Amino acid sequence: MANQLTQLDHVFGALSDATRRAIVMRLCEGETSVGELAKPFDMALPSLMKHLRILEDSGLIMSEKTGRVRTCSLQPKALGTIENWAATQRAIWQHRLDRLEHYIDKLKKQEKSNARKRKSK
Amino acid sequence: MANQLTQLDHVFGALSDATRRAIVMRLCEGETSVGELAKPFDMALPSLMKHLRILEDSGLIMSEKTGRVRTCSLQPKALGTIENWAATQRAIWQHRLDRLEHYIDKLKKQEKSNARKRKSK
DNA sequence: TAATTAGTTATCCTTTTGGCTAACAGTTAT
DNA sequence: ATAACTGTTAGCCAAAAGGATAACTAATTA
Repeated sequence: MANQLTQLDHVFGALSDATRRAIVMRLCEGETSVGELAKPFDMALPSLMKHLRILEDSGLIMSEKTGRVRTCSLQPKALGTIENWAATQRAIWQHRLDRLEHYIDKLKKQEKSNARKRKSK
Repeated sequence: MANQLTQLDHVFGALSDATRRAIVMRLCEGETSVGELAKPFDMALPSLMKHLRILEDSGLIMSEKTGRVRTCSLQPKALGTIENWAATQRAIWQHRLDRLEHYIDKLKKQEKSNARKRKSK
């Protein structure tokens, strides 16, 4: 596959998994330790750790270890990345629709003026 | 893995691939045939078809076949799905920050009033 | 210092993903 | 009627994803 993944790939990829979205949603409410984060999931710790790693690589979360406990927190800038992307695409699409509408309007006006011409003939 | 995937899973999953994002971006500019859509990609047609299938299953695009050509178009509502999700998470996070700020403010005021008390002692 | 806690690393296994080629089917042009 | 065009199906394959267990390290607590 593509070897050079973009930031967007990472972020979208990270969020394509329900477990990881749940982690992000949890972290929206405040920072937490790895163990605390793991509790709601029916999953072995190392498996959850993988998800954390993926989330951290994507830039969606960050973490810091003090003593033996690692505290994870949200990096909300990355959420902005995808919001921006989606909004941009919609904007382009909207713009296209507007042009289309404008074009159809023009056609309608021509139709009307043609009708007048026909009447006055 | 999880057997019951949500709409969000599908949409995020669909967009986690650069090829599929490129297809979506292309379709933002207007509807196109499968062949036309395939041209820019260095990829066999059947491979591209798989991507189209995934995008269509996710609800991001739709398509209709007339004669021998299938025309694909964007279903922008699905883009809204992810915008909404990201915006919601950010809102929750923002709200949490606001509470935190409010709390810190309160602490500062207490600190001041304590300072006054200490002076007047 | 011994036991417990919190996280980490290494390895393995199964399913899914993303790509390919070859063969087929329906439509349109010659 | 044939040939060319536009998708589509089927089947193959390698690599990546998501999960598990076992064994280990470092920090606390008893």
